[in-house]
Amino acid sequence: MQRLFDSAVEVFALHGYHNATVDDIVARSGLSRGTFYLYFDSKDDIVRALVLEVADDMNELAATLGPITPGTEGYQALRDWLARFAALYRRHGTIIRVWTEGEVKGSELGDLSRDMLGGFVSTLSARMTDGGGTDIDSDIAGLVILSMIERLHFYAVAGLVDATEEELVDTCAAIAHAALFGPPARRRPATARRRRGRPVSNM
Amino acid sequence: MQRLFDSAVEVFALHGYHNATVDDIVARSGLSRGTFYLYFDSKDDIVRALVLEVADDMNELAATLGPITPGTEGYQALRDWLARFAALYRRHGTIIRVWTEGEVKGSELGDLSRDMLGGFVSTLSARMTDGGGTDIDSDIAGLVILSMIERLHFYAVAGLVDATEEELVDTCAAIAHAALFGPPARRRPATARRRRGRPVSNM
Amino acid sequence: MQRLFDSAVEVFALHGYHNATVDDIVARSGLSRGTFYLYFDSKDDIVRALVLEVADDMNELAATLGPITPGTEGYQALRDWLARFAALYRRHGTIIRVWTEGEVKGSELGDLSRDMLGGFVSTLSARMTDGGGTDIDSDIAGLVILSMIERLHFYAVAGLVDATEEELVDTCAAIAHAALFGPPARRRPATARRRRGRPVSNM
Amino acid sequence: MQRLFDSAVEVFALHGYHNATVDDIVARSGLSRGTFYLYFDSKDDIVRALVLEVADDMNELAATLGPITPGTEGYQALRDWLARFAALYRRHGTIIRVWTEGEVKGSELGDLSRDMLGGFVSTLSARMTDGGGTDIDSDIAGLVILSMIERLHFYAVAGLVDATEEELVDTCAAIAHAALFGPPARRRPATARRRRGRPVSNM
DNA sequence: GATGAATGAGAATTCATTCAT
DNA sequence: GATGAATGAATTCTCATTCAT
Repeated sequence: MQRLFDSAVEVFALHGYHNATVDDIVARSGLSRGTFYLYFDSKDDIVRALVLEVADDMNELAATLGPITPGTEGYQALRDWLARFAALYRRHGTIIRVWTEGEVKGSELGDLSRDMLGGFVSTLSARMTDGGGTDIDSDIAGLVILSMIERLHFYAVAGLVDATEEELVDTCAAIAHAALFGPPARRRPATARRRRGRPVSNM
Repeated sequence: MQRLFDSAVEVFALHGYHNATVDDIVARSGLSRGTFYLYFDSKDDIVRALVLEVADDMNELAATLGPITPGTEGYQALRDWLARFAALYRRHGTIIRVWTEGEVKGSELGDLSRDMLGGFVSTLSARMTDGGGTDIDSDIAGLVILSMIERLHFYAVAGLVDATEEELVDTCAAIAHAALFGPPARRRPATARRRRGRPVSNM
Repeated sequence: MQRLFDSAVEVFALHGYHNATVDDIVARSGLSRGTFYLYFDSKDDIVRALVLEVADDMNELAATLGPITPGTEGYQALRDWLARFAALYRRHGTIIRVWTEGEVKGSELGDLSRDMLGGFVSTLSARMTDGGGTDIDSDIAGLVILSMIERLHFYAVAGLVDATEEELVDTCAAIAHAALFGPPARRRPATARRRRGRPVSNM
Repeated sequence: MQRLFDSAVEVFALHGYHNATVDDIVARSGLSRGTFYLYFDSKDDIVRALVLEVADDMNELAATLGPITPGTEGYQALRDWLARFAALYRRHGTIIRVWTEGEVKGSELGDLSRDMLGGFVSTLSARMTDGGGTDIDSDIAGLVILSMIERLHFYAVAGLVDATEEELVDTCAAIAHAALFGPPARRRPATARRRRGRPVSNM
């Protein structure tokens, strides 16, 4: 069953959720079609399961974000958290995208995942105002953070952005922190031209 | 043919690109299946055409963004531009999402649309540094703007964010401007709890 | 209308009757779909017209075949007639094949063309026995002649046989004459390895 | 899968390759559309498979033809071989015709089947000269034999020739043998008017 | 627990034919 | 006489799902 989960994640990452077929999944898992339906009611069902799992991980992660404070250590804390987010995205990006897009036919998924997304975003937002840096509407602020890093990673994986993962994380942190407390007096930009680390990839 | 374009946009918005069928499109247009294939080679072909059209509009719009400067008028200029972006997104959100996701089977679209996306993002990025507000890597900065407003509107349309379009635009402008020049001394937040204008919808 | 006939012949030769579309024909003719149906009731109708025309030509040709006699002049007469047959086939091979295959849906064609084919074959057969060379059943003998030269040309056009038209005609004549009167004492074979004339083609 | 093969052969014989539909095949087989595509990629694919199978049979058969010698026993050997050919044609005529016509859309078939046809014809040709009866160009001679019996049976099946299978085989053998060694002194023709055996049919 | 042959509803696509202008 | 936009029935093909073994 774990083999089916793993294969599904890989296949979704490879072809996208909509283009992936049950056949692709079972072929990669080495199991049979029949076995797939032994564990899952439908194609949607396995996505649902994957999404809930990932949403759990995401919410757990959200809970570890403390109030975002001004100054270097505030910046660093934010950056570290974003790095953990990035790691999660790198492994589960496709599912996260299915989750955030919500374009699955069976609408139950839509509702449940929507709720979890709302929870995640609220947690994020709360931490942003907790630090006193802004009075921007919290839900929207949380969404902005989510969107920023989610999309950035998506484009990085797609090859549109030529940056290492560290660079992406630095940039996200810089932008978010600057939005709350203003740009630093004279910080060297995180994203120099030459790549210094491992490039972003989800495979 | 315009009728087919219009119907396609509506159907894609309604069901999403992947769940929409050629039958849905022709049924809504009042034309026949045969007529559809008179003008388009395939389902993918009409998306390709729509994406290119929208990408053109987007690039045209990008060209109208001046350098982003500090102070109230800089903020206002940015805000106005984002409002125009938002209007475009409201009408063509689904297509824009197909464009940015690039999950269409025929891969030609992928390459061409990827290039246009790159151009769009570059233009955006250039304007951000032109105003002197940042030395953040430009490509990434442009993507952040795109992602922020695209996602925000997506979630608004999906009903996850309870905000009017003006509120969304204000928030985006505030975050982007603050990221470049720091938060304003004491600006009243644009996005109070109660909605005051027309809620966001693309239908 | 002649333009439509010509285009049809060309298109049928190019794609074969079954794969040819009305669109192909009108595109090549420079006329419109509507005009096609002004002159012909259906796709089958134009084939029917073409077949009848060609069948007429073939029967006319059959009538010019005299009794096949032994000796050199008998051989020469047969050879000349086969050369005329070959010329006809070169121009109308595709239609002749449609005619002889009779695989057109509307069965009327089948019946009419079948009758004409019967007439053609009978004429041929009669000439073979007239010369006194055989008492082989006439209908079958006529068919053999028809098949021999028709197929040989077909394969030549298809590139399976590497021979000039003269070589094909010589070989057909030699085989047919030998079948009736026995092989010549010592005739040099008609089909040496090197090609000496224009290769067979129907375009 | 064998059921699909069988049904396909029957349907092709009944309607001809071009007019046969996948639905016809599955309806006759008692299986479903889906099952068809489980075993074959397309309609063309099953023809390809059938053609290759039949071409194999044909080449195997070709290998059993010994040198054609003069005299009664030479004639008899040829006649026996042609009878086996005829039996094969009776079962697989439609496929053989598809094979020799080569009018299938997917062009791969064209090349492969062309090669096999070439091999078949060469074998045939070699046997004709081996017996010393002729110095006619071998490839052409082989084609003539193939064409003769193929067409004769085709017309017999189509009802154009009123002859039993034995009569057809006798006539073919007589013509071919006479072409090589001259007509017999006084042989009673095999094909009298009244039919004495089972008429030709492929159903 | 596991299999994989079989299914069939549904989607995409083709093309001969019509008809208002 | 001529057009070509529009049609829709017929066909190919896909894939999630079932079920007997």
